Amino acid sequence: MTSASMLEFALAGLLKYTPQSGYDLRKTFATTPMRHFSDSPGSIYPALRRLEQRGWIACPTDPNRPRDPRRRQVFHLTPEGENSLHAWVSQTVTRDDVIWRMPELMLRFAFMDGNVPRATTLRFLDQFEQALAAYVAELRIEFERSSSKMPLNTGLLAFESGIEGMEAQLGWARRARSRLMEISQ
Amino acid sequence: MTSASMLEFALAGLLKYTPQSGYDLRKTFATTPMRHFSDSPGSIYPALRRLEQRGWIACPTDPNRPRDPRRRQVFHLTPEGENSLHAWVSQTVTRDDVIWRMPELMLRFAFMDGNVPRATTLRFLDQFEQALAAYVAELRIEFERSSSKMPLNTGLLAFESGIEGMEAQLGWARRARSRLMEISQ
DNA sequence: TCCTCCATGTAAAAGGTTACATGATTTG
DNA sequence: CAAATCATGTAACCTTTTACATGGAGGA
Repeated sequence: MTSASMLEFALAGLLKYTPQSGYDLRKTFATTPMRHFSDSPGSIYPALRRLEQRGWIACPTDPNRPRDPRRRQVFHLTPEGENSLHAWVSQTVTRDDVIWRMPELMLRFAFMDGNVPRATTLRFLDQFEQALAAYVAELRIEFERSSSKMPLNTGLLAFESGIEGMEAQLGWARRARSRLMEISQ
Repeated sequence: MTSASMLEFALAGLLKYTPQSGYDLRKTFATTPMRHFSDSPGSIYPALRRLEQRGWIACPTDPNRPRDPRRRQVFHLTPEGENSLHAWVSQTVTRDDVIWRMPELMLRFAFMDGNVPRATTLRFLDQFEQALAAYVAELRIEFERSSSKMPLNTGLLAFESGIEGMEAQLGWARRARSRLMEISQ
């Protein structure tokens, strides 16, 4: 159950660390490793308004003056937004997640520090490894069966690329876990 | 310039190899390595109708009887659809492609056999390697700069996972190229 | 003053998701 | 004949993309 879009969670997660304006967030998307998010105003400003209506973020306003849409509006995450973010990153990692929502999983992992205790992060990596290893094993079998039935072609190679990508993720998860365990207190 | 959605190209590409019905295509999405496409009727049947209206696919119909929507409709790719598919897979691989459209690149590659000569496939891999290697090099620099500025955290680790995924893709591309060169007479 | 950047907004169009609906065909 | 499966369809809703619009602030 996804209660909000990836973009909305990305915005909430960034606001958790630093209260900032929509324009600042757009610059983050345009110039950092988060650049695979679109920085178009047509996606970000409506998303911020949805988050505000849902009570996840807020913008301190002088109650005497109505808000000027031509002025910079700095948003911060509300306690309610923090709860939602917490619940989202803490979800169990499922097989469906690793098949259909890998980018979302990585976003959840990226936002764990500062939101959940180290134990939750390690549990995430455990579940991630398990689900991914099981799925990769299935894919390997499927791949062997396919490649024994037909000569090498680009379809098979593309399939293999997907498998190798997942195997790389799996190796990363194992290394990440041992590194985090080293530095946890 | 994407003239059609990934789903539409996926359908066209499958119909190029085997004329089949919407239901067959749904089963393919549900049970093969292409399972990251949704097999929901609400996406596939409207997509097939769009392709038909565009003249990319057609369904042989008895002109005397109107089409019964309760009967199996077998579609095939038209010459026009073949041209579009050909043009799509043959596009130059850009930096933006490797940043924002990696899954689409892999789909294009998967559909090359039977649609374009081997030389086009090898050119694709060359461009892919070049664009990806350049981008990964940038990311590595960004990563080193970031990790020297802050202690290890899940955000950094997620960043590293993305880089390692791309490095895996890069290794795959090099191996794929040499394997294809071996077997192209 | 003019230009550039800051900063937010809106509207139309398109696509996908979810849920529901319908009838035909096959199998036990 | 009943149940499962085959096969297609539709409608509401939501998000994103694209393109355009608006006005303020600061520097040359």
